[in-house]
Amino acid sequence: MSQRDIGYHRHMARWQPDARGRLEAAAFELFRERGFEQTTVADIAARAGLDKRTFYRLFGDKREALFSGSERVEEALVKVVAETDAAPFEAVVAAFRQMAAEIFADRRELVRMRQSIIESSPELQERELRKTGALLAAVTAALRAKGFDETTAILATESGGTVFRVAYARWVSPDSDASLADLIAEVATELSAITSSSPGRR
Amino acid sequence: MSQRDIGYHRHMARWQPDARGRLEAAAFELFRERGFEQTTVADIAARAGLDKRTFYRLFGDKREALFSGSERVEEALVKVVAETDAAPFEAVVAAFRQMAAEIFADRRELVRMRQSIIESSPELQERELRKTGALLAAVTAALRAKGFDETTAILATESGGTVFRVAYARWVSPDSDASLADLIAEVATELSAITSSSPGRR
DNA sequence: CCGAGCGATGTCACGTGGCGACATCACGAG
DNA sequence: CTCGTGATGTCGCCACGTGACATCGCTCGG
Repeated sequence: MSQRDIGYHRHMARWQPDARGRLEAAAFELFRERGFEQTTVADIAARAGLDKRTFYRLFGDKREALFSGSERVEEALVKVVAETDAAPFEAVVAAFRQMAAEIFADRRELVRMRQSIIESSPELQERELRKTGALLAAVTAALRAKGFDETTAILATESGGTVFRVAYARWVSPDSDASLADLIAEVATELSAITSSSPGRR
Repeated sequence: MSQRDIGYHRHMARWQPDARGRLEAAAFELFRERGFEQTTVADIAARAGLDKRTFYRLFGDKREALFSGSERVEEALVKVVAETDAAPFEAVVAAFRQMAAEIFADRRELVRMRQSIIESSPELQERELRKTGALLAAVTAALRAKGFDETTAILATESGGTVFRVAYARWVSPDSDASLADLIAEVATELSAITSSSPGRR
């Protein structure tokens, strides 16, 4: 048939290439069409020409099909933090700006669709929190590896994460056209202003 | 019989009082004995002398049995934020300190047990993240109601939340005996130091 | 004193998530 | 050609979570 130089399939579709990618794509489509909860794992597998069981061999979870980019994000973040020799908070902010430019910048519309899926399901929101938590833990570890003490590393990481989340929310919102990196820089200075006031107890 | 002025039960146990509390207690015990995933909802209900279906009428979820205190925490937090007239970040920190004194102070051992359960299960960790997220959203709303703009409210809230999480982690750790309120104050000043540095780009 | 109404519970059945065990297929090496 | 290997399909299972319906025991009006 008109199959390229890729896998083989006779009766149905056995050993087509990139099963993972096809499942991710199928999941993404179905989540948008019917919503996350209305989509069955069997549905996803069927659209990808595979079986439910195969899905679970490639993803730990139904939710995981939506969160496959996180390894790359983590790598990018850790790389910058490890290579930058600035104060911890500044290093984390720089890492987020760099990562935003590398990975998010030219996928704005895709990211918006993905985010709208996530916001439609509490289960997916939970999973996103867990994923970003893991990301931040990796950043904290990278900071610790540079000699900073635990508390400093955590506080810098969490603050940087807060900055990113706020900037990201703005960037994703439909009425924004600034670049994510710029938004991050803006929010970072706003944060500094807020947390550095005098002991103003009345 | 020797039943007090409380409910009735004939064949088994129909209409005993405080079904919710009994289910929470049963869940807590079983999670400690067998672990969260090894415990079945039917097990919990059985230990409480109830049926699986009743559990689901009182809790949305198997996980929810562990997270029932959050309404009280939210109330306490919002109350202080609404009544305090300090800068936003300081107000949030004050709210956490007050809440810690009111609710956590005299339950340290209980909190430690609960936390060890949560840390043993990714599912429970996800749920905890979601719960604290909801808490923080309420605090943000309270700040907004006082006239602060959205970004300021979010940044102050998230920063306060970060401070609390770090202080809480220290307080729960077995080798600490300082009060939670004091730890929060300490961490808050550490955070101010970290996020307020000069634009130190090399 | 009794029957109607009611609220909390139990019972049953079902779809789905997720997983272990085993069968099956296509390939590549010998 | 045969055999092994890795990716897949098939089957069966248990637990989660929910809708529909039955039941219990109280409370209140008659």
